[in-house]
Amino acid sequence: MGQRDRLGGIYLFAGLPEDQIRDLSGISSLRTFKKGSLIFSEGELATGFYVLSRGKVKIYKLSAEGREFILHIFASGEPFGEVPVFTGGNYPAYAEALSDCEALYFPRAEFVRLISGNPSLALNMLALLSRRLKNFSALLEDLSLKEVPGRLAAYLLLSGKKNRQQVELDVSKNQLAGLLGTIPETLSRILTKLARAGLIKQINNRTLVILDEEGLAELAGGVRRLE
Amino acid sequence: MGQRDRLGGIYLFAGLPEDQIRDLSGISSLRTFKKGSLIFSEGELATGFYVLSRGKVKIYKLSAEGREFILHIFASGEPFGEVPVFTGGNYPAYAEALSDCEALYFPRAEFVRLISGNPSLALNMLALLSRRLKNFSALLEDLSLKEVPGRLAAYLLLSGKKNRQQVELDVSKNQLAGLLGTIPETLSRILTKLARAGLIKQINNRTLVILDEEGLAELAGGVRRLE
DNA sequence: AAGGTTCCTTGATTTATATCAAAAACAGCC
DNA sequence: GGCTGTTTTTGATATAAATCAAGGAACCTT
Repeated sequence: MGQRDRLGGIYLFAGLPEDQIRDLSGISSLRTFKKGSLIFSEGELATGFYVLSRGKVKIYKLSAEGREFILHIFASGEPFGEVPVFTGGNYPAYAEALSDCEALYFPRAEFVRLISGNPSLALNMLALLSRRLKNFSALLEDLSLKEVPGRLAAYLLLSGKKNRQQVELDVSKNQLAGLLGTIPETLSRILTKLARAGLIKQINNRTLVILDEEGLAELAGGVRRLE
Repeated sequence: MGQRDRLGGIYLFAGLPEDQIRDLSGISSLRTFKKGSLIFSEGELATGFYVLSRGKVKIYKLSAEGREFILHIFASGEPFGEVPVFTGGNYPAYAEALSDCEALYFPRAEFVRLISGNPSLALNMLALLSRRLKNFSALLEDLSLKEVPGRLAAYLLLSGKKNRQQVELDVSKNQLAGLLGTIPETLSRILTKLARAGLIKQINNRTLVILDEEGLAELAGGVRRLE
């Protein structure tokens, strides 16, 4: 499969005419990353951004003591590392391949040139950044106003929406802890509490079943508390 | 002063040719808000965004129990409420006037039309949203990986940069607590500790002096801890 | 299937911060 | 300049979550 074909299903490029897809394809190049490899580091000078075409990528920050907080986990079709394209300067976080990955790389200068002559692309990019901002405000809200059980409940409800109550975690519990702004021990304890309260049932390390959607929603909304 | 004149010093409109400034002026209207009044609510349908020309505005979220977390405090010249312009839908947070305010209002549809025919404006907007994202990642990092003293130290250093060690808080300590993701009591205690440790000296409710910039930086970086 | 490695869970303890309550300091205002 | 309401501070206590430590389960490799 060539670059051209990879551009088809990407939200950022939706609705663009054929010739502009061709231009985009022309400036991009394919890069591959082995599972566990670092794609870029916080503070590193950014010369372009990526659109993931295969695999999963984790965007995260590190504390002074080495604890990590995961800002986002991206799946196929999603752009990442786009912030410094428009602010200039450095990547604001780390990016690591969670599995073997394949991504299209767009060099900054060329992409900005394309976007300047292309209002639809600009609007798509504006929509993308706005959605990210909305996401981040929700995350900030959760972190500062909810406790861990609430955040976990919200996450489970979101993941359960698709597969009717059966939740297949798309990250390890260790990763999930980082995503919820806590540590594995705490996550484990709270999952046990949720199970004891009859809200969920743990099947194995990666799957669980939602038994009481109502109850989880109350937890997520801060109406109810555990125990 | 007319709308035209108000558009001059605004970063979002920097570098735009005269005729486009005229267009922007043409679609905007001036709105005023009394201190303490609500400009928009979370979840409210957004029909446009604002550029603040006088006063201060607080953007915040509310928890189920009524605790508030301040995402941002905007001063004159800064746009706010722009996220739903591009995602469609609702404002993701509350906006309240912290003082008597004056703001230019830009209706969504007209603004999107202008931006479509105007690459420079689009790029300025992209830069603005990207800067916001960068900001939010830093905030998320602080909230999940630093404790309150570290966040406070970082805030003080930032505020002190301008006025050489003399920090004139631009918000009340109550607001500052909300901005740091904590509550007034905790903030007060930590300020006292900072003073006892010889890092700062409190002058009055709104001003303090930084005595040991090094020490604050160590706190902010997570190298040092209080007590 | 055995071994090793990673991942997950459980327990005991500590710590940072929230909560509740009340006093003290400050700021605006007639 | 003294009064009133708001903001800030201080104290005692409660609690969520981190830390330290270790045991168990799951997973992968050869």
